[in-house]
Amino acid sequence: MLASPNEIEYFIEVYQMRHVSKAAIRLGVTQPTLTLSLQRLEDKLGVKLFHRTKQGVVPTEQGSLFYKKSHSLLDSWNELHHDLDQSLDTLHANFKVGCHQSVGAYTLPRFFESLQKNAPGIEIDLIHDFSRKITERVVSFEIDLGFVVNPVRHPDLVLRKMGDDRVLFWRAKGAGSIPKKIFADVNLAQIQDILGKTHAKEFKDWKLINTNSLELIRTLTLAGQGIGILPERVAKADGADLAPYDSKLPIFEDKIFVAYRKDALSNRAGRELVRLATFIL
Amino acid sequence: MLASPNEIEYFIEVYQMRHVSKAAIRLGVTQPTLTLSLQRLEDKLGVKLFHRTKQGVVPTEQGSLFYKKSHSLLDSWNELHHDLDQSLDTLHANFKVGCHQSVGAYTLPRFFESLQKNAPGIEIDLIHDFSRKITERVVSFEIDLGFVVNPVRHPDLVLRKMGDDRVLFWRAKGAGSIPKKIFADVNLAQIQDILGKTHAKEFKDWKLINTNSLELIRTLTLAGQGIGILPERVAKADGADLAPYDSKLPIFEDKIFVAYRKDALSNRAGRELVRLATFIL
DNA sequence: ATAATATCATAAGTATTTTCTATCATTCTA
DNA sequence: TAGAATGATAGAAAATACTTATGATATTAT
Repeated sequence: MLASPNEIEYFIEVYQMRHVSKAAIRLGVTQPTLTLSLQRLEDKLGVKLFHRTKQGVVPTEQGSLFYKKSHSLLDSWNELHHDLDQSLDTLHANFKVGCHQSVGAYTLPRFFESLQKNAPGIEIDLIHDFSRKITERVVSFEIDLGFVVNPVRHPDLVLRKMGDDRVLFWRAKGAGSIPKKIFADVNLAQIQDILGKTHAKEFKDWKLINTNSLELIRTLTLAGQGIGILPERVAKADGADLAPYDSKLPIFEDKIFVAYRKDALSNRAGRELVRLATFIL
Repeated sequence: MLASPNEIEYFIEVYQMRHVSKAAIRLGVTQPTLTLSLQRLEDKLGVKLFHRTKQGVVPTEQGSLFYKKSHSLLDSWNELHHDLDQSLDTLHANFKVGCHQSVGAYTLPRFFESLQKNAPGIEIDLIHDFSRKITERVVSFEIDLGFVVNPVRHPDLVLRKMGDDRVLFWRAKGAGSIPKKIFADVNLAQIQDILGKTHAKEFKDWKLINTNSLELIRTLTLAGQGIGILPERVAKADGADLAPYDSKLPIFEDKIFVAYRKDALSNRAGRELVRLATFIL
C-alpha cells in the first residue's frame, strides 16, 4: 500500500515544524489527525519517521531521507501541474488541419498567410482526404479542424460557412480547336454529379481522363489539350486564361465550411485557429 | 491538491486500453469507480484528460502530456518506499502461489527476480496443478495467488490479465524427416481442444505420446524425435530452434491471469505480492 | 512543591471519501 | 430494429479519515 497524498503533505508540515500540534494548527486539522496519519505512514513504510518527545518531534535518519524524497515528489507534481496549465493556454500549439486538395488550393495559401501574420506560434499538420472523410475524422478527434465541402450535419460538429464555389467545365481562352478530351477527378462527388447530369450524347466520342491532381487538370486545360472540370477558384487562380466551356452545361454549387468539434479547440490557441480559419475568404 | 497513486494507476490503465470499462475489468474494479476516479483526477488537475465517446475514450493533448509524466511520477512514489532502510524491512510473510508448470516456466523466473528485488522478506511455497484446479484451490483459500490460463469467472475472485500466449504444433527447425510422433500433455484443456480440432486423418498413422512434462516435450521435439504441442513462450524460451509445424493447423489462444480472492491478500505484504505478480510480463 | 501548560497518544463516535449496484441514454452492430 | 457495448449518474454500502474528549508525562511559572 502506497502513501497517500494527505499523509505526505502532513508529514512534510510536521517535519518542518518539528511539532505535531503546531503543524496541526497550520494545516487546519486537529492534532490526533496528524498523530494517526503519521502512524499510518510509518506503518506503511515500516520505518519510524520521528522520535516523539514532550518538546516536539525529532526526525529519525529515515525520516530525513523520506523528507527529501517526498519533497522532490511534490516538486515534480507541481511541475507537472504547471505544464498542464501552460499547455491549456499557450499559443504555441500544433493542430491537425484537414481538407481536400481542391479546397486547399484556394484556402490554404491565405490561411497560412493569416496564421503567419497573426499567430506565428501555431503549427499545422496537413491531412488530405475527401471532404466526407475529413468530416468523419474531425468527429473522431483525429483532426482538429477541417475545410470541407457540402458537409453533412453532425450533433458534435460546429460548421461555419466560409464561402461558395462553382464546379464546371473550363477551356483555354485563346485556343482554337480543342482535342476531345475531358480532364477530371471522377472520385469527387461534385464531378460525379456533373457527369451524371451531362447528357452522354453531348460528349459521345470524347475521352474522359481521370486524375486526382487538380493542378494537372488546370495545366492541361490551359495548354489547350482538352477541357477540364474544375472549381472556379482553381480555374481563375493566378489570373489563368480559362473560360467556361459552354454556359448551358451543368454547374455544381459548392458550399465550403470550416468544421470542428463542439468540445474541442476551446483553449486560446484553438479559438484563434478557428477565428483565423473562418475569416480568410 | 496531489493526486493519489490509485488515481494515477487507474488513469494509466484507461489511457492504454482506450476504454473505461475494459480498464475496469483489468483492474478488478467496476466501471463507475473508474469514471469517478477520472473525474476526480481531472478536477484536481483542472484539465480534461479524455474525450468520452461511445467507442471508448480519446486522450486530450493534456491527457497525453500527463501520461508521459505519470510513469515517472508513479516511479518516484514507489521510490518513496524503497531503500528507506533495507535492514529494517519488516515485510515478511509466507504465501502459497499456484500455477501450472507451463505457465510457471515463463512467469516464475521474473516473478522471483522481482520479489527478490522489491520484497525479499516475502517467502513463497509453490504448488503445481492444472489451471482449473489452481483456480478452485484459490477460491477455497488453499492457495493465496495463482497464475492461471483462461480461468472461469467466480464472484469471489479478482482476475487480472497478465498476457497472452498461443499453443500450437512445433518442430525442430533444422531437422530433415521427422518420425511420426506427437508429444503432448493430453490432460491440458488446450491440448484437448487442439487435438479435437485437428482432423484425425491428417495424423492417421502418427503415434501420440503423452507426458505431463513440457520440458520433456520441448527436449524431444528439439531433438527431432517428433513434433510437439507447446505454448509459444515455452517453445521459444532460451532461443530454442523450434518453428511452427504447419501454419494451417489449429492454434489455441491462451490468456494468462493472476487470480486471488477478493477478501484475501489485503495486508501490506499481500498487496505487495499482488502488485509484483501483476506487473512482471 | 504545585498548579498551569505544553507535549504526543488513545478511544470512540462522526464525517468524508471511495466503491459498488442498479439504471440510463446513446451509439454501434448484426 | 433488436441487442450489445459504450460512458454517466444516483443512491446505498464500505472503507478511510477526522474530531472530540481524555490520558499520561514532561516542562514551566508561581
